Amino acid sequence: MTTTLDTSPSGTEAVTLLDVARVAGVSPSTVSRILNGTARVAPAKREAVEAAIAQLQFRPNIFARSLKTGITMTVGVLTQSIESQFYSRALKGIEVGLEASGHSPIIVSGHWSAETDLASLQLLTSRRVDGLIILTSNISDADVQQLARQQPVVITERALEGPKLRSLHVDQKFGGYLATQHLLALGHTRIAHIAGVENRADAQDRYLGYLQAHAEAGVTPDPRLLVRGNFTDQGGHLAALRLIDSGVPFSAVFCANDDTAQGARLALYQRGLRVPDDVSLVGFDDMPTSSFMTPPLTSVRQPVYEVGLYAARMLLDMMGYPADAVQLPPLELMVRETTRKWQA
Amino acid sequence: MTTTLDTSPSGTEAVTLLDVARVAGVSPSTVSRILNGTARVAPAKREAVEAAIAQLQFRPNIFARSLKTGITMTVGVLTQSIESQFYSRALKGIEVGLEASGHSPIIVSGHWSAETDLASLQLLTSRRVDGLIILTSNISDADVQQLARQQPVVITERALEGPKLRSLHVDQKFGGYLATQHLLALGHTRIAHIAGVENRADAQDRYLGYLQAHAEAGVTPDPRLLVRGNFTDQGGHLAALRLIDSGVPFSAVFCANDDTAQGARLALYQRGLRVPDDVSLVGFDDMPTSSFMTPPLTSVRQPVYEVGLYAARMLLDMMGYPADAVQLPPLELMVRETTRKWQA
DNA sequence: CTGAAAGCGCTAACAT
DNA sequence: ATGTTAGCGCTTTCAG
Repeated sequence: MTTTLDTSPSGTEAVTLLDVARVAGVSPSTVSRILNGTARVAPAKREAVEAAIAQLQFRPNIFARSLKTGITMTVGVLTQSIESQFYSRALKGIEVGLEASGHSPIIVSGHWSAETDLASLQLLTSRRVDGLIILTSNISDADVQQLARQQPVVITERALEGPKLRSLHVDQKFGGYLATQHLLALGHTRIAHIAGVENRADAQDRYLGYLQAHAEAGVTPDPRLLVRGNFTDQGGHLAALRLIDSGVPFSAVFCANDDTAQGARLALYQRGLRVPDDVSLVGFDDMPTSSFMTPPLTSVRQPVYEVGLYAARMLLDMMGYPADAVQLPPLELMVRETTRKWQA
Repeated sequence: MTTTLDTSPSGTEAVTLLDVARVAGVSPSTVSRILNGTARVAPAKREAVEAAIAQLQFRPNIFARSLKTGITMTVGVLTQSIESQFYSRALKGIEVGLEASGHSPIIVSGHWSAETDLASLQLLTSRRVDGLIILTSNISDADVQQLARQQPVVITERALEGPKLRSLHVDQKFGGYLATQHLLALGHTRIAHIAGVENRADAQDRYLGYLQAHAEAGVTPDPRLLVRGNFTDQGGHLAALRLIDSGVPFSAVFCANDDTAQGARLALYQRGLRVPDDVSLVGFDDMPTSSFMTPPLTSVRQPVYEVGLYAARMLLDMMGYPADAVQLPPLELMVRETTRKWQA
């Protein structure tokens, strides 16, 4: 099937539903009914209308419709940073999840700041979106709850529920546990951690998992092995440099995310430390490019795309397009080539 | 300054301009005039209206406005793939470029196919966007021209002009030239090229630059050194493997983009070839993460973000928000650590 | 400088 | 099953 752009005479717009009604010899309501499937109409009229629509190349004005119905067929999405692979994968999931329903996402990016996040959200609500998806923002629970009074919202990475509020959470602590436990099992006992952004729950949880794995294995992590990163390659690079240059010995690094791991990997290289021969490295997120790192990165796979997809579904569900309940796939450790057995 | 979400009684929406007029004791038209700065009004009334707006927390219904004015305050953006770092950077530029004007981008992604691109575009126009930005799509020039009759469009990576049509082009061939010339200058004579997607002008142009540099240097490239990639890390990986395993000798690889280079770098590693000791590697695009590759990648910097930014400005300009004419920064070779002198 | 009034294009009672 | 009609919330002549 070949789609073509109409080769209509020119940009002479403005054919309305009324025109269609006139040409088809029916009333406007009939046209409307056919358009929306609101009621049954006689086959003959239906055909006439469809012919008229085709002939006139009529396309309903969704603004007029929205004005009347109050439904905008848009959902707002707040993302932390449209530039990060992580969020754009989630965005993709949202796009796909929304596809069938005919809703369009309108995406704004906050900038890791509560102030601008709130402003972005305000832009979205001023556009009267039918629903809101908030990807891990900095705004307060109270504000989220407030927002959820105006329209359904789904938010990730925190547990918040309400009549028009759902949340989607994956167990970050478990991920941190998985990563660290893997390293421990390989015989590492001096495992450094490059943490994520301070005060972010996901960053904190991953660290907690690191602690838990240690506790279970009965090894006490050296506190000097904990350095702060910020979820970026740059931050990871700096942190790893600091760590190496501190002289505190370690044989493995668990990074708060893959970007951090990539930065750390470069730092190791620059200081002449081989991966995985001298140091084992594990990341978090398992971004698509991580399997193409050199060497391919061992990482905790997070179902980012699915989070987006399911967030969209949950939202649609609240908006009255019932969807099956969904279960997020669990976190999973993807063992690749940056980790190896250690004997001191 | 602290922004707060209103703590209004509840989700009792629906305060209209009429309510404001009533409370302020003026006519609706006066309120409208103040909202839009359409005419001068007496200071007293202005204050009364502003007070009423604040008190009622009035927010104009943009759908009603759009219905009346025909202006939707949205611009459509068609991107090839929202997941690629390349496009999301451009998207970011667009977002920033649009910011001040109050227009919101609505983004759809095509999928590297003419069919779906066209469908996505149709979604956009059915939303009656005020303008369109097309990032390098597969749709035909004729269709683009057709589209430009309905609303202003700016398109990247091809030269197309018209009353409501502008294009933004960066000289890809020159980029290919730059990369190859650098390698030649280092003494390499057996330079492989992992090309981009077939039939894409940018991929072709980069290859043409490769050829031109060779011609100028008086060296004839071995045709067996040209292998096809597809702009992805996976494609680059496969192509490089094929190249290495073919046994045809080479000392350098120019990759059609950074993703390809990342894949190639992994292949080299897997075959025991060191970068840059045994093989020099250069990429194209200079994505932010490329400077964190191990080792940091030499790459042709393309002003992707600026392309987005300027595209937005050009569009706004056509839409009647005059902007300064803009000049794209030129391509630039970022020499890092994957390239090195060669003596056979 | 300000108000009255007429719609923008569509949907949804309410009739028939 | 289909038509009539009254708006949705805003902007914008047109008077005054």
